[in-house]
Amino acid sequence: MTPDRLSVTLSALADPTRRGILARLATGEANVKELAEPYDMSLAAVSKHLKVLEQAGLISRGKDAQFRPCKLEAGPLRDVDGWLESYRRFWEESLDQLEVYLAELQKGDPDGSRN
Amino acid sequence: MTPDRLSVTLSALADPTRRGILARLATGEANVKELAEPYDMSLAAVSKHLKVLEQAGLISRGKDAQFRPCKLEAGPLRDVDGWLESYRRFWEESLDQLEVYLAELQKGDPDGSRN
DNA sequence: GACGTATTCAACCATTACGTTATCAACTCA
DNA sequence: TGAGTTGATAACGTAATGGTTGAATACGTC
Repeated sequence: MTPDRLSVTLSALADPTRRGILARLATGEANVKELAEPYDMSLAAVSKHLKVLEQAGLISRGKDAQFRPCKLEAGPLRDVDGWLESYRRFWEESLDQLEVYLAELQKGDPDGSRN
Repeated sequence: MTPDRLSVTLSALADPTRRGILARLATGEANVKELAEPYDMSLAAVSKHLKVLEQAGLISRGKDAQFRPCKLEAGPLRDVDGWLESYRRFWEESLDQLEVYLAELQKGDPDGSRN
């Protein structure tokens, strides 16, 4: 079965090398050799990571002589953000709870019995 | 090498069954059999998915007789949201660009030559 | 054309992921 | 105690992942 877009995006992101590459690309375009420089692995391995990122739509690649400049494409990240949206309340809620608690403390009502 | 937390979280999320389970748990606690019901796979398979989610800290499990109620834990999701933060500008920026473009269109300046 | 640089591809290997079935363990209740 | 239910574990097959090395391709330059 062909996996859904979100699964493809998330599994592309579930690798620290690939996230590192994206972080580097967030500062501007770069070619394969530049992207590979920080990593202790072969160029071929980095090339494979780039292929994964490209197939997930997280990067696009241009062509400049024998260089293949890579560019960040944020679309799939926005999709992840959209998916997260439905869960955001879970941690925002508990933050609110904490705020309420702290406010009560400050009022000298540590058991939060009001409400 | 033991993988970093964020990688563990993202690869746990990179499976539609597991995301489906989280979506179900967003509506309240449920036991394993209930969680397995929508899926065309063995209970053992679902049990494995739950183990992955638990090890990623995305769910916790209680104990009630022979039932093992599962509960959503949003902490790791908040971490993902935090990671996304550094990239948010990429799609918010391009949305701004679009807004500028549309505004120019409305003013009868389709080539956006002002600026 | 030959050389150097950048990048990909092919073949291979080890490990992990995801499903199966069969078995085991814990608990409830008649 | 014994049966039924819930859930986890073990052993297994198969496919995917992430790395390697070595050869191939594409381009610019001497």
